[in-house]
Amino acid sequence: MQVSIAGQAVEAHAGESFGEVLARGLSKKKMKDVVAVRCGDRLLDLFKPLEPGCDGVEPVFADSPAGLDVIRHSAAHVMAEAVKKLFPTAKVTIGPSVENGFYYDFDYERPFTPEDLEAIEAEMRAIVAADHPFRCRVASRAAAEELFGGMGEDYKLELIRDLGAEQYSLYTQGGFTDLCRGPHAPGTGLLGAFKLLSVAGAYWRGDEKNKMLQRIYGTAWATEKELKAYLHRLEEAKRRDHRKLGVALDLFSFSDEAGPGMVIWHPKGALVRTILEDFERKEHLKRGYHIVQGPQILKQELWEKSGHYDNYRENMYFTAIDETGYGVKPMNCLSHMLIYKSRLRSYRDLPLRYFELGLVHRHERSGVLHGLTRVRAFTQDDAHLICRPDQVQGEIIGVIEFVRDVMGLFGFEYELELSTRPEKSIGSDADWELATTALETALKTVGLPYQINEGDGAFYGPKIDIKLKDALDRRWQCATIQCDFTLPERFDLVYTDSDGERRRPVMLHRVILGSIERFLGVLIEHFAGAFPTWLAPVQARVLTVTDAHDAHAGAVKNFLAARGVRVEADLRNEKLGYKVREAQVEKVPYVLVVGDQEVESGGASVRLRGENLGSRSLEEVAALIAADCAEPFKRGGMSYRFDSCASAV
RNA sequence: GCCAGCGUAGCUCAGUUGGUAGAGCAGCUGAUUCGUAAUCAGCAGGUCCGGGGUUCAAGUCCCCGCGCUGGCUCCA
Repeated sequence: MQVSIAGQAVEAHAGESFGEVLARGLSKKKMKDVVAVRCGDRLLDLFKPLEPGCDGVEPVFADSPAGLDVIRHSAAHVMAEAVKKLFPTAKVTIGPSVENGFYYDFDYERPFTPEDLEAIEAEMRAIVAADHPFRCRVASRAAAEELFGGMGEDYKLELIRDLGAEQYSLYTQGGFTDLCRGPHAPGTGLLGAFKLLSVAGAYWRGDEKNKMLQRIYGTAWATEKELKAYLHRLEEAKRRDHRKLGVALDLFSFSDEAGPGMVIWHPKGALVRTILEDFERKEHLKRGYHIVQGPQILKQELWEKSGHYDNYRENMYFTAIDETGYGVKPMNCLSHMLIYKSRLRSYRDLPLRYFELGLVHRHERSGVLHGLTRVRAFTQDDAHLICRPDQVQGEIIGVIEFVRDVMGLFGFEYELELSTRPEKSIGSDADWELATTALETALKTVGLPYQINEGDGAFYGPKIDIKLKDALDRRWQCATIQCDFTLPERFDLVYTDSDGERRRPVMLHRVILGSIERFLGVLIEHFAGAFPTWLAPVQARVLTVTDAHDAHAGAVKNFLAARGVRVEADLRNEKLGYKVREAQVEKVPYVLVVGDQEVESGGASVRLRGENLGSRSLEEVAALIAADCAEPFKRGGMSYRFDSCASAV
């Protein structure tokens, strides 16, 4: 019979494996990098015998996404083998591949130590060096139960019981056999580029009611070079850590005395925030939003009415005033609804877009707090769009375009995800259908690619999540657009339609940056602390060579400040090199040196982020900075007025 | 909240088998007047996270809190 390999016809004989056939169509060198084969949409082992139905076969190379998956999964098996060898009483559970690597969960009587990890890794290297082949066999349910039961592998028995199938595939390499769907690499010798990273706790089957297991994480790549690159990326992420940079750049701090998850903004950080918030206010007004503001605490009764008291109570802070219960707001929607209800609304009034930079408090579980990206008090750039059903789609398009513009401004790539109805949800089928269609049609209209997350919507409506990708290709959930069927119902929101009938409006919750805190945390890491000039707390610093130049430095500072530049002067009696270094470390974009020559010429010597641009007139410097500030806005077709938050003259 | 690790000066970190706390940077004072990433000297700086315990003696060992870090679960 004939098999097509990557479009090329190759003769195959009955009983041959995929690998054997493939070897005739590929060079020896290429063949070494093949870890599995793709047949249709199935991935199969190289060592499996050719299947009659498979007449078109594609090799899966180690460095392809699917190939990496196979390598990582196989590495997990090798790790389990090593652990069982070193710690025979450890019980194995599951061990899949994940983004960038793999893990395996074990149940063992004592915690694994870093020394254990080293020993496990060394054992793994020995297994890799021995290059044991992976083999697969199919066992009946009874045989599988007998095998794992005999080994005391209770977790595997539970998996078999829950899967409830009649047959199970078992993969063996060396002396280790695991219940597994496969496929696997042809041999352990292919798994050279790996490293174990950490041990962490993880609940059996992800349920916190279950026993906590020990999860060992590792990373694995097709080549040593890629492994190095990944480890380097981890280092780079550490270097950019916003928690470190926040202290180094004096932007913000956390204090035990204030409480965990409570950000304290220092002058420079608060200034960056303010600039960002000013930008948001302007953009929202431009797009037809109304800026509103509600109180920080609202009566408990109101939270009961909204359903937050029943569904979100554990995450809320409560207080009492004159024996009346109050809840600190975890969301901004309630006062926005009260504004809507403050008078009768006509169909002509809609859509109404209420925007609030709303400070919310959420009592997040202590273990989830993380720098600025997960806090207990944060400000959302929150808006609620209340509109007629026929306006939903247009509103969603408007929001997606808003997100697109803002992400472009910061140079973020992003991914869109549409989340549909979850099992536990409220609202009629018709409502869900309408809203989900509106979201999807809007996505199609804007023409951006998106993924569908089946069943991942909120219980009160479908949503679009936007995940931005930062400079290190990490994904962050920031913007989200959510349809809501409950609140208009519960608060009996209505408008009078053109025919005089009272109708129910649709409500959309949406954020663009998500939370100012998280977004700034992401921005700090994205830019490694070096904010674009329009956002930099200090845009320019004037440095004197000696105190003979103080007067000119003052003049330079005043000249720029009067033109809206956030500028300061460093007149300290220090060597120029020292002051340059300090400005550079503090990521001040423009360093303006003044010495005898500049006093003479009346200008300044410009150093932009480490690059010496030479001597310029003050007009040139001001124009340079202004253009630098406006550049990201121009790129996205947005306007920028260069006078936001200038320093005092 | 759960599992594990960690907590020493503003920051980064030393601190032997338990014997009474140290460096660099930053700060202050003085000298130095200097051209694009660190001038020199001196001074000051500590509830060794908090509270109990063991001990003649605890930064060090034990227990209980609190906080942080990495995960799990949850999420902007």
